[in-house]
Amino acid sequence: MTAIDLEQKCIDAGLKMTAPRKVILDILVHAKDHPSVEDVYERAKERDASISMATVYRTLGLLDELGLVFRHEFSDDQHARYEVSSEHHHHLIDLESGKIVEFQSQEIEDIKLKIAEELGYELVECRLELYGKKLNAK
Amino acid sequence: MTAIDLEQKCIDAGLKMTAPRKVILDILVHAKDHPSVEDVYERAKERDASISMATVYRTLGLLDELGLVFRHEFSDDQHARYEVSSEHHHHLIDLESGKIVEFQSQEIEDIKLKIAEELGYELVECRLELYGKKLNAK
DNA sequence: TTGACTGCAAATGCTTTGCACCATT
DNA sequence: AATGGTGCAAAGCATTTGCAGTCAA
Repeated sequence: MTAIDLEQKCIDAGLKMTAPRKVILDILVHAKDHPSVEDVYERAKERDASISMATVYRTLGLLDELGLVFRHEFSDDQHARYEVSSEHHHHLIDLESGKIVEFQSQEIEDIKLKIAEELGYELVECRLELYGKKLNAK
Repeated sequence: MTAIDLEQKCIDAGLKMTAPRKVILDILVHAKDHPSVEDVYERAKERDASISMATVYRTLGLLDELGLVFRHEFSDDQHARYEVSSEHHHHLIDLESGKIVEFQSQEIEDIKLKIAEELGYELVECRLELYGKKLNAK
């Protein structure tokens, strides 16, 4: 997903494409990590010092509502972390370094659907996070 | 697990068994839901009006550190929710009623261990939450 | 006795909001 | 022109903490 794609989705959703939003969208699309609101704010200020924290919060909130970003709250730290919605995946958090590894698993997808159905529910969403320590770290 | 069991675990861990703690432990053991700090506080006040919110926070924090309770942060609401640690299980949250259904699955346990190992990690902890809507609600 | 525990109130820290001004459409 | 967006500062809220008094061991 490019920044242009994301901008278009926002426009389609009825949002005005302002300068602060363009900066924030670009930061999100290019982030290789899972930045916190504070992180996004710091990066945004480098490009436009006038951008305020409030705008970052409001923009991330809107994007989350629209489903264009995912908001994570890893039990690791206190801060919410964001990433642009793309292919469905889950996270493994390295308890020592805080590093986040993404993974997918068709097996998990199948089982969670099955479990929800067995319980009498239609699965709408799901959160799976693994927390671990690196093996034979040498 | 009875309140006595839990009290003993706290004593073994070196905690002093005070009146406020006894009340809180009893509330947790008998809770059939997943009470928030506020919930525990409200229930505690019914038995001893002098118990303070700070003590509830401190006690739940200690119990969490000792691994005697689990702290959950469902994406549903803002409040942390607690439950006494017992058999390992996961949760399905009813998006409409907020009801929480517990479930276990050996398949999930096997797969998550396998995934962690494949990624080069020793699994220490894991969070799996399903969010759904009740099927054919009639 | 004494270190741990408690209630209280103040302090924190992340997030939200009211408001007046400004920019996109 | 109209509506939605922005920065700023103040307000909110869940949670934490300093402190002096209290209590379990």
